[in-house]
Amino acid sequence: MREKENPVKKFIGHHVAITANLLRTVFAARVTRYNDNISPEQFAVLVRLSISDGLSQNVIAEYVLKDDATITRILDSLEKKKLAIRKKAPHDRRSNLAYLTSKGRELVEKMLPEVRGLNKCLLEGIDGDQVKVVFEVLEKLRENAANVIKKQP
Amino acid sequence: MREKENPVKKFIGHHVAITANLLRTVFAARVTRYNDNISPEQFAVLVRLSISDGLSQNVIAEYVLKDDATITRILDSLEKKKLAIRKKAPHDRRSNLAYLTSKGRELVEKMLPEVRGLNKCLLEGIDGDQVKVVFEVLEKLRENAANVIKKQP
DNA sequence: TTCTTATAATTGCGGTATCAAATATTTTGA
DNA sequence: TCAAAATATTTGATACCGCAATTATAAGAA
Repeated sequence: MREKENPVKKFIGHHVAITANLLRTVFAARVTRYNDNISPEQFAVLVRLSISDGLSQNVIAEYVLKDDATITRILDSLEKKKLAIRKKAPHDRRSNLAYLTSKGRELVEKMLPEVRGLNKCLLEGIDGDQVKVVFEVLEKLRENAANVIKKQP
Repeated sequence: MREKENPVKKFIGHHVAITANLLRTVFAARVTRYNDNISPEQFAVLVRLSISDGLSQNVIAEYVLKDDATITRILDSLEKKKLAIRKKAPHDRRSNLAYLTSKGRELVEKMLPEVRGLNKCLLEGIDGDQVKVVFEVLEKLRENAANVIKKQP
């Protein structure tokens, strides 16, 4: 007897979501636990700061596509771990500029090869062209999502 | 001057994660707020139960690829909203069997077309073959992720 | 049969997510 | 100039995630 089909399994959002959760778990198992409990989100911020320092929080938020409030909390964590610091912006006292500490910079350098290695493991057996398609489709999905939100607020 | 490249942008996990967040937000904006505050995760459980009832929580967990603890909480929410109920399994009193209420069943029927519509909007302008590739790659990613976790616990 | 091990569910913890409200500080414009 | 609108950040609320520890029950082994 054929199993009754599950409509949820046809929804792209469902697949993206469960995959995201699983990848987060893998990151935790392979990277987080060996690196000062750095979550993938914290890592993304650290890497961004390692490219260039002294960014205000809303710039970071826009860059990593997260809410301002989320950046506040991620920066709280990073500051508590002495990996980053906030300084009041001199010309605009509403704004904080975030900097990497040397400890933070070292950690990024240590983690980058590990994360690259993990990424490689995850892509094993997947064709490069297909990966490219995935990147494109995900971007298009985000574009469509933004439009849907804009149109019906 | 060319911008310094950001290694994080090359990691598939990052793209999947930010896309998942955005899709979740769209679901909230278009579906959740009009339907008893049903999250996509709650919806997945409701739909699964609408296919067949009387499942124990660990079976549901395995099916929707989530932790048992997460299912406990999702079922708490659904019970509070009178959309599902738990009954003690007669032959094994450790186990709960979850059932849909008629209210839950009606809600699923109402929501399904809406979610299908949203899914269609999100896929607008994306080639069907490409979508197929994405489904395959995401599945392969989950497979690889499971292997990574298994090998290095 | 009883001691040990395995299983199902729950709870607590720390982390992330969004939204909305509050605060502080510019910036604009009448 | 000075009130009003805009901007940057923070905080509180609520929901989600997985892991680890706990509780209750069942199953297996000596």
